[in-house]
Order: sequence, then C-alpha cells, then structure tokens
Amino acid sequence: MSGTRDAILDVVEELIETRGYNGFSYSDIAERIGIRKASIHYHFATKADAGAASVARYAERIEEAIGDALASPSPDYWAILDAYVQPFAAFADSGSRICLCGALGGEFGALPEPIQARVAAFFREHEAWLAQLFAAGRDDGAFAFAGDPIVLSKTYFCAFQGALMVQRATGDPSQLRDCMRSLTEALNSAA
Amino acid sequence: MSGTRDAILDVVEELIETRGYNGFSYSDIAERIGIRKASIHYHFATKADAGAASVARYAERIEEAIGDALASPSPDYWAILDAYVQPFAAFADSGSRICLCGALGGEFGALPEPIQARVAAFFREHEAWLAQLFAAGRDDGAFAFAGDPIVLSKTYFCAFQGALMVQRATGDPSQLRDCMRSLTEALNSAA
DNA sequence: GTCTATACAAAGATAGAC
DNA sequence: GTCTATCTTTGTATAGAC
Repeated sequence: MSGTRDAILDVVEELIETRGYNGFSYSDIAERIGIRKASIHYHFATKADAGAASVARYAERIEEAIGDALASPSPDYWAILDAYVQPFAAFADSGSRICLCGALGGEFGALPEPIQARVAAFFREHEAWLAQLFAAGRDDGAFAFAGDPIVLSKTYFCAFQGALMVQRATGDPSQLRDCMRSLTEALNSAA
Repeated sequence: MSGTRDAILDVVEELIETRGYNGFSYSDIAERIGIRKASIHYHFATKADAGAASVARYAERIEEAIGDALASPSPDYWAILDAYVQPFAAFADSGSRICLCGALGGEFGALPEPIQARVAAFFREHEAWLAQLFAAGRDDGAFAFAGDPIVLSKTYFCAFQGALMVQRATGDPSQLRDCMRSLTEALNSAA
C-alpha cells in the first residue's frame, strides 16, 4: 500500500495540466505533499518515470470511464457523447487546467520518448472511439451527418482540445461551449 | 544593425515551436548560432525577454501577412481563407513544428506573464478576424452557413490549432487535411 | 558586440542512516 | 519509506576584458 505513490501521481497530473512537463520539478511535488525531494525517487526513479506513470494512469482512468458504453443493448448515443465530454468540460471550468495530453502536445519535442508514445496513443484511441460512436449513432438514427465518421471524429476531437487551450489562455468562458454547439450541429446536419 | 538579434529570434521561434518555452535554454540558442551563452544577454537581458520578443515578432509577421485583405474592393473570400491557413499548414508539413502560440498554450501556467498576455491576444485577434471574414464572406454569398460567425470562427480556429498538435504527435499525415475538409464543409452547408 | 570567467541557484539523482 | 547530506550538471545571469 502506497498512498504516497498515488499522492505523487495526483500532484504530477495537476502540475502537467497547469504548467506542462517541463514547467515543474521534484521540488514542486515535494512541497505540495510535504515530503522531501529524495523520497520521490523511492517511488519513481526518474522524472520521466513519474511523468509516464501519470500519463498512463490518466489515460486508463478516462478509458475506464468510457467503458464499454458502446456495447450496451440499446445505447443512448447522445448521452454517451455527453458523458465523454464531461470530464474535459471540467477542465474548462477549472480555469487553469487542460487535458493532460493536450498540455503535453504543446511541448512534444521536449518529452521523453515513452511519454510521447503514450500521448500519441491517447490521441489515436480517442479519435478512433469517437469515430465508432459517430458511425454507430448514425446507423441508429441518433446522429445525422454526411461524410466520413472518421473525418468528423478528428475534427470533433481537435476542436475541443483546442478549445480547452484557448479558453484557458483567453479566459473566455464560452469558448468551449461555443465550439461544442457547432460540433453538436455538425452531428445533426443531415446530408 | 543586429543580424544576431534576428538570428536569436529565429532560433527561439523554432525551439518554442518544437519544444515549448520551458524545453530549451540559452545553451541551445548559443550552440545553434555559434556564439556564447553570455552574448545572448547583450541582445535580450532575460529568457523571458527573448521569449516575449519572439512571440511578438511571430504574431506581427502573421498579422502583416493577413494584411488588409478584407479591405480590398471585391475580396475573394475563399482565397483569403486559403492564404490564412497556408502558413499553419506548413507547420503540419514540417513534422516537428506547430503554431508558436499553440505550443505555448500547453504550458500556459508556467509562462512569464508578458508572454501569457501576448498569446492570449493572438488567440483573440485571430478568432475575431476569422469571424469578420466569415461574416463578410456570407454576406457576399461566398460562404453559406447557418448560425453565428463568431461561434464558427472559434470552432474553426480551435480545430486547426488542435489538428496541428495532434498531427505532430500521431504522425497521421491527414489529420489537418481531414479537419480542414470538415471545416470547409461547415462553411458551405447552407441553412 | 562578443568573449572568458565566474557566480549562484535549481534540477535531477544517489548514498546511506534511521 | 522517508530522512539528511551530498554530488553533478545545467540554467540563468553578471562582470569585465577585448
């Protein structure tokens, strides 16, 4: 049992979401959880290890939340989409955080390779899942759009990742909401 | 005459676009232009100064390129939009760079305040300009979309900023292209 | 305007006691 | 598991010669 390990991951997650991977140090972590820098190395040998573990836990937690929603007998596609977006909307409300992977995307070239790989996988998996959702939802009649579900899923994902980033920077409280409205319309705009 | 000053700004720009603000040092700059670290301080007292100057120059260069396209007698709105997007598409082609301000958006909380301010202004200005373009283009009959031009401009801007980030991370060469296709359709999708 | 030399703090990491 | 102590390297910045 290691509550400290989880506490470290919690703090690392928050630090990356607010400051990026290269914007914090072991000192920052130590201060926030009230231990010494050296103690962190017991749980994570290197900063890259802590970062990679944080991204992995984040990605898995979100994937778990999505779960097998699409496998249910008669899915409510709009509800599934709402549930998917909700954790990301929480970032926008925070005023200081964005999606962990979106934050890392900005400094991609300066990330340790294992972190790069996990971030890239996150993007691919989420776009693929959205494409599945959109395709199934259109088959079901819940969504009505022309064109390739894959193309729409890419646009949807990129738009809300971008919206989180822009909303935090500008402070415009309706940035994400406005983008989501457009994207919702795109899902409703029959051929 | 200070060719060195411009050389420094060129390098800082490239370093931010590939690695983010906290992902490079005065050493990196010095190595690339073949001078000593200390010499950089003659041109920019602090790293924050160099960063702020780099963002300012970048933002002004792009604004200049946009110019007063909208003020011309009978503007070709599609051509103006293509010209606007082109420099950003070049980032996608590079495989390693993204928009300088998009890169900085990921580590926003770890940026010096003057840089934060300039990045936020960049986002606001570009969304406002796009909104103007979309509104005028619809009045002209070049574009056909329902809804608020401001809402569409936010979605457009966020989607392509996000697409640059995702394309670099995943290596998917059609990420930006697919997003642009969706967005183009949105501008053509009458009520 | 660029150099050498140096200061000073911070970062990531290790050794070994408790 | 956490501590103190320490090491090494790097990052940013300054002083002063050329």
